[in-house]
Amino acid sequence: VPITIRDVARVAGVHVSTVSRTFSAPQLVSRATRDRVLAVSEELGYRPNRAARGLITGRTNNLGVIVPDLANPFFPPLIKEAQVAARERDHHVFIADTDEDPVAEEDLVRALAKQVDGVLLCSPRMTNTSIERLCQEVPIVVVNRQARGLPCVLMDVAEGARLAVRHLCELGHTRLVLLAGPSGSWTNRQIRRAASAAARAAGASLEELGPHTPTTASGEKAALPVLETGATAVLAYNDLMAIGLLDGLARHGVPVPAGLSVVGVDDIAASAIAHPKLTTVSMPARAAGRSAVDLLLQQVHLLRQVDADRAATQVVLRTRLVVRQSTAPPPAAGWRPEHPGDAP
Amino acid sequence: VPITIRDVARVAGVHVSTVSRTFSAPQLVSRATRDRVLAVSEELGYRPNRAARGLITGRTNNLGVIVPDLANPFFPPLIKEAQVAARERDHHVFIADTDEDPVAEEDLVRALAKQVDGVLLCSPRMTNTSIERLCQEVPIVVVNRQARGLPCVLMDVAEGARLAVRHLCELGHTRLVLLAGPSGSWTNRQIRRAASAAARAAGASLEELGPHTPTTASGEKAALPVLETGATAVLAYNDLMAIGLLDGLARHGVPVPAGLSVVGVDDIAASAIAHPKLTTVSMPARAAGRSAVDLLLQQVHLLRQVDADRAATQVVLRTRLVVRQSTAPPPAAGWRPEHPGDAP
DNA sequence: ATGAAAGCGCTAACAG
DNA sequence: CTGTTAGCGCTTTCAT
Repeated sequence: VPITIRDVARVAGVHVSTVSRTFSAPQLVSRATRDRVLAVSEELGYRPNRAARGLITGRTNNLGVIVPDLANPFFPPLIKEAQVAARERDHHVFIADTDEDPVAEEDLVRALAKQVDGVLLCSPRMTNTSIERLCQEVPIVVVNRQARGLPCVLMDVAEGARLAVRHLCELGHTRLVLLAGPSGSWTNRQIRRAASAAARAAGASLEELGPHTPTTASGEKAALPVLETGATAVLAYNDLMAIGLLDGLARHGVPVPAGLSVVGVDDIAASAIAHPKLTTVSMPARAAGRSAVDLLLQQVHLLRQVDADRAATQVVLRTRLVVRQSTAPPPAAGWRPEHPGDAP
Repeated sequence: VPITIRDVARVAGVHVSTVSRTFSAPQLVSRATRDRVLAVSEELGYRPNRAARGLITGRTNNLGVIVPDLANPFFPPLIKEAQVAARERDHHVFIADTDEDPVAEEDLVRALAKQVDGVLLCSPRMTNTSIERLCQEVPIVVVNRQARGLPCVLMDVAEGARLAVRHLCELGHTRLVLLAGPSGSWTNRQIRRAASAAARAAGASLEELGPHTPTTASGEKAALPVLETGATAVLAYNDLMAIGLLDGLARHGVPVPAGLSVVGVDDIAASAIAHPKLTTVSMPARAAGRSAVDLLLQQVHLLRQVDADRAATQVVLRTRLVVRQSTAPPPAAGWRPEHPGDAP
């Protein structure tokens, strides 16, 4: 039996609107009545129904976060930080995973839309037209992509890719391969562009393999194709693929970094305990989660106030290269893995 | 400008209740009007407001899932499967992470309670009294814990622990150590009880170290204490700790499995690519997610029907031991790591 | 400072 | 089959 505002009012001997005020505008009610109402509420176990409140105020104090794959360890830290940022501003966060399905995604956002004040969208694969449809129904902030006019949080992965390629070239590598991620991904495009420019500038070649789904499985399967290119260093779209590649290379008897250098992108927790520990471009996922919430809440409030302009609409976060143990100078000329392809 | 049922009614030239019926009981409206209403809705971009509907029906068609730590890779597969199971039954899933804070947790559930039809609670650390308070406000299914009368989904980790210990003893180990997890955890209690019984039965000793927070960091820090026990095999509360331990042991120059055998619990994805690949008790996380949703939906519907009895109230899922490369016979008697504690 | 009344978007009897 | 009438739990004018 859910207790409503009316039960409280009756027991406390006041009108419902007084009870309402006690919770949503306490300064408008006298200390005496307020205390009484609070006491009764406590005693009865009254909990305001946020949905009902939202119906009338138009605000739910909930935020939605949409990710393509919860099982990708890149997202949880971002989500968690978004959650604490939201909580600091008295908002709750509903997370939803789209299972990499851009179609389900649009419906999901819509289903969420009416129950949240805004949506934080991490969805590299959703089409721009989908997003433009959606942002008419609910305030949206996108992460790591750009859509016309939409506020976004970007991580400067181009800079990271540049640093990675430069690092590799300084070690003496001249033949690089890029293990590409999903073709629609903004991050993938950034990496590709920056990496090939940096390679060109350093006089190195950069061959591209892909696209791939960004999982350890694709990384592992890519081991042989990578070896066949004859390159001495690999830049992978993300750490998951890089770690899978490490595994595949080990299976083929190729030592990393002695036989081949590998660098990833993201700096997920697993990278620091991979074998060898992975050199990678560190992405500020937590900062991104927090910035995205800031931007989103800013948007939400602008709808209520009327000064819609002069609001940050794009935040770009710095990335950096974390050099660990998966990169080294290329093997001496003529070196070849002893028995490439020997193992299962 | 949100389109309401009233806008549609006006344009379609029908009464609001007809529009309402078109969406919630289509068979009650003639094909002709239904088509017209649908067309107008489409044209206007009308989206039913689920919150408003929920206010009156008492059902939101949303489910909540609460986990202590999204960044623990054990949970995402469970959540994802829960999500697809829910979606098959026309429900959406809101996920929330409590950041291992049992206090925030109770409030979180309450905040969620009014916006969902039921909550799937994975919270080893919440107190039973909290849970008993909560389950009066919203239907709850708990995972991997037992609370009086509450439906639950359990994974038979006791059986897994038994198999693990037996495996170790058959390899010849006689001195085992249990790297315990959080003290309040049901899973931890199950493992402890089953492991020590199995050890006793096999004539082996089992020393316990802990409690620990279930992270790679605690696993890593536990390396030295583990070595100091003089045991030859370790059973860790979960894979995260086991993998951390692997890392700590490597730092101390102790080879696994030659110098020490390690087995984990959970069988997270990382275990299959750890070095060495981890022997572990495989937990049916996905099955648990699905079963939990089944149970929850069953609960929810029982509230509406009156035959509240004869409903499964406890599902126990089988676990199994996955033997990989982190277990082997103990080192020859008298063997000691050459320079324990040498590395940083 | 408090009460009265209207209404958020929608559904659920009940008529017709 | 469709319209009428209430009202879900709450906030918000507007009076008083």
